[in-house]
Amino acid sequence: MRLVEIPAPDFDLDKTLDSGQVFHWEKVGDGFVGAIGDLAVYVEQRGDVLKVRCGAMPARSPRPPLPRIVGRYFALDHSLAEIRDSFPRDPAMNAARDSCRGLRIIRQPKWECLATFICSSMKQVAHIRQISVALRKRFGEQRRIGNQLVYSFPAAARVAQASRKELLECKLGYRAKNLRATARHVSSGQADLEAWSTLSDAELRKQLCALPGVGPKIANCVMLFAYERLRAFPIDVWIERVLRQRYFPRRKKMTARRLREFSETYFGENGGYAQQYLFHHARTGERRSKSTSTSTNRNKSMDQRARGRDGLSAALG
DNA sequence: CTCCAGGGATGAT
DNA sequence: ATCATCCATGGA
Repeated sequence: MRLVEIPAPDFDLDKTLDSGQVFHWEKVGDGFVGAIGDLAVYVEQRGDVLKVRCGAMPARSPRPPLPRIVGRYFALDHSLAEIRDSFPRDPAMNAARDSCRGLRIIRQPKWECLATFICSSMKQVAHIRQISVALRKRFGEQRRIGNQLVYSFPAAARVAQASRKELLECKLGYRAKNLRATARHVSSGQADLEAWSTLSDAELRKQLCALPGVGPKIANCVMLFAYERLRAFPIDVWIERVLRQRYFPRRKKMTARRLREFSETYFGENGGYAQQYLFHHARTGERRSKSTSTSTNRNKSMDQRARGRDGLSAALG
């Protein structure tokens, strides 16, 4: 089958798909298969080029050509050089900037992103993957690409009519209730996710947080990954750890509130990108050091040395 | 403000 | 094989 080539300079597909923003892509051969909306897609990277193909489409309303769809989804139009340049200059950020070259914040469909992040609460990445795939397999539409099967994310109306038992079988636990309640809000039109695109950041956050199962962290994820609000700075335990260790090493009582205020101003107009880079850098660094060391004490002492070296908190007040 | 629910992958032993 | 750890939201 023919592969379409798309120029993709300054892009790293592996990092982008492994950075905790999207959970359903699966490694196959030299690339990944997944769904962009209801289109099944295979994508692999060869240097500065993406090679892609899509599954057969049911005859339906006309859609843009594949390179447009893929380029938009992976945000190949974001000017990464400018974004990197807008990050603050400090040791933690500099390290993250260097190690995450080519990582992009992608543009996900709104309902799919919202629903997936409701499922993410209190879960780790491996878990979220399973839930996301289970929901797709059970309620989504099956598409074939090559000899792979991929599943689109089910519409809100479909999730709204799922039984509690069905959702529990997708390992949602107590999230089932929230997901179904939010699905009802969305499918009834009471929550109009598309119309919210025109709201200010503050208004959008308020609307999202009013949905069951959505608090500030998940609202910021959805703003960043589905609404292209590149300032939004989700604070999860990883980022909180990074902020405390690298930016406020000697401040014992930095409240969550102060951390939030700091992150909203210090990282600037592309704070969400900065967050994603810090997050991915911390996670991959941790994975590496865990797999290459047998002692957890070694990691602790490294952290302590890093804290001692970093004199940023005094400068930042 | 604090405490807790809830559960499966993951890493440590 | 067992045991501890990870995690966001919402409600008491």
